[in-house]
Amino acid sequence: MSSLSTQPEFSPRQNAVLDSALRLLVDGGERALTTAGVARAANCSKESLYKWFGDRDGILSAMIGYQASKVRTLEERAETLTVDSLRAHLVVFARDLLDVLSGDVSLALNRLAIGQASRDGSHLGQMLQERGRRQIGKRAGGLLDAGRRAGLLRFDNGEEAYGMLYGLVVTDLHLRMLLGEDMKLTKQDFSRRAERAVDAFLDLCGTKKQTAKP
Amino acid sequence: MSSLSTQPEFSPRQNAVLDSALRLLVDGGERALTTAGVARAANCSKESLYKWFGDRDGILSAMIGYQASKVRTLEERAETLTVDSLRAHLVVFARDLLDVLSGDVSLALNRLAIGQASRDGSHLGQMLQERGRRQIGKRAGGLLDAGRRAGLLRFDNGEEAYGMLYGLVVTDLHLRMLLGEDMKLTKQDFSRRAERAVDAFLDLCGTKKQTAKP
DNA sequence: GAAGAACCGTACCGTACGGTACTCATTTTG
DNA sequence: CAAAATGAGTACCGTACGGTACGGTTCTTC
Repeated sequence: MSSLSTQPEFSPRQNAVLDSALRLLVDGGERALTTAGVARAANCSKESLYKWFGDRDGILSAMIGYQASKVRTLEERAETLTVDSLRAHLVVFARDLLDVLSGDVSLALNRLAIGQASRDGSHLGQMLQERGRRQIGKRAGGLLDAGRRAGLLRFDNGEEAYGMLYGLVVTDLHLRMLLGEDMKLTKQDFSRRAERAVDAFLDLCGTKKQTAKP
Repeated sequence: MSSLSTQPEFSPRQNAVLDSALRLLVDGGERALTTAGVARAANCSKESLYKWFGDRDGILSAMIGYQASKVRTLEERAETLTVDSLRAHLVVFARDLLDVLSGDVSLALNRLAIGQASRDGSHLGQMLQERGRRQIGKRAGGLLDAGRRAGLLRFDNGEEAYGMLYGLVVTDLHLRMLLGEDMKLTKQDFSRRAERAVDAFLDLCGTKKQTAKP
């Protein structure tokens, strides 16, 4: 149905408009994201907005697609894994995951998509799921598979193992951030949180006893 | 600041109005929750709505408070815990947690509060957090503490242990449901999911080896 | 049973937004 | 250079919503 990787995306000018729109959304929430506001912030006319994106929903979809295209996940290179390097990679992944989920733009877009979820044909949630989680989940899946191939991890279902890791890392932090809870204190704790979550995950799915924890 | 347990709540008539409003919210999302719509659905006048609840935000707050008052968590009675009865209690708790989070009203209210999170003085998220999670977290905390006192669980920080349990049970299910993903299939799997999550949690924090898993 | 409060239904007002139409300047194209 | 296209800026329209005011009806209270 969709043209997938070869979709034409948008022109630089249109991307600049989408940047303005994202900025507007981050600063003021969905209520601030009016067509007139986007036009004013981007120094373009409303007519151009409708010509380029069709309607307001088209702008929202384009914003999600544009943002997703900006945060492409870097592919890990294959490497000979040891117990400690696997743990290190997992900690980096967990840390990155927390950073992504707590980012301004990510939170704003998730709030936007969630707000539209109860509408009829709102593919925004699906888009966000497809182009956000699926990407980062693929990165984790690769890492976990590599760990299993190296005999360092043991699990039946890769999806389930990833779910364990995700749950241990994120718990209910994402929801609390989406609800607007102040995370200034918690953010300083992300590294420790990532380490402890990975340690727990290795307790569950690791085959070798890791070096003693403090 | 707040009057806590002895707050006057609302009259039966007003609760009926709030029920209609919740119904409206569940069916049509926030856009359907207009003052005129609530008045029509509840067979009351807009003037009464403003008299009772102040303004639209007052209606939203009242809806959250009312819903929270309906799902009061039942207090577990103290009991001599064994390995198996602790596991059984934890599985029931996990199952209940999944059922609550996947409920229509819960999802609708969470979407509502998340949508308002980017507003200035939106205490809705805080309310939902305070009267929702805190309640169910207290139930889990009691259970975990009892398990520790019985020598069946080992953990330093109760909050952190609860976080582990929550993460293993819920993973990213809540977010996916909030984004509108179809959960017909997943819901049939809640019991198995609860069991496997509790087993993993006991692997992490349990002191005794549980009976063999299939 | 009369006085008064509570309340329903509706009409009304101001505002804000989505979307369209139009004018004029700038750029592109033959 | 002329013609065509592109796009900014603005004005405009219809609609929908939050909030208020008012007339009429039912319920309470003495």
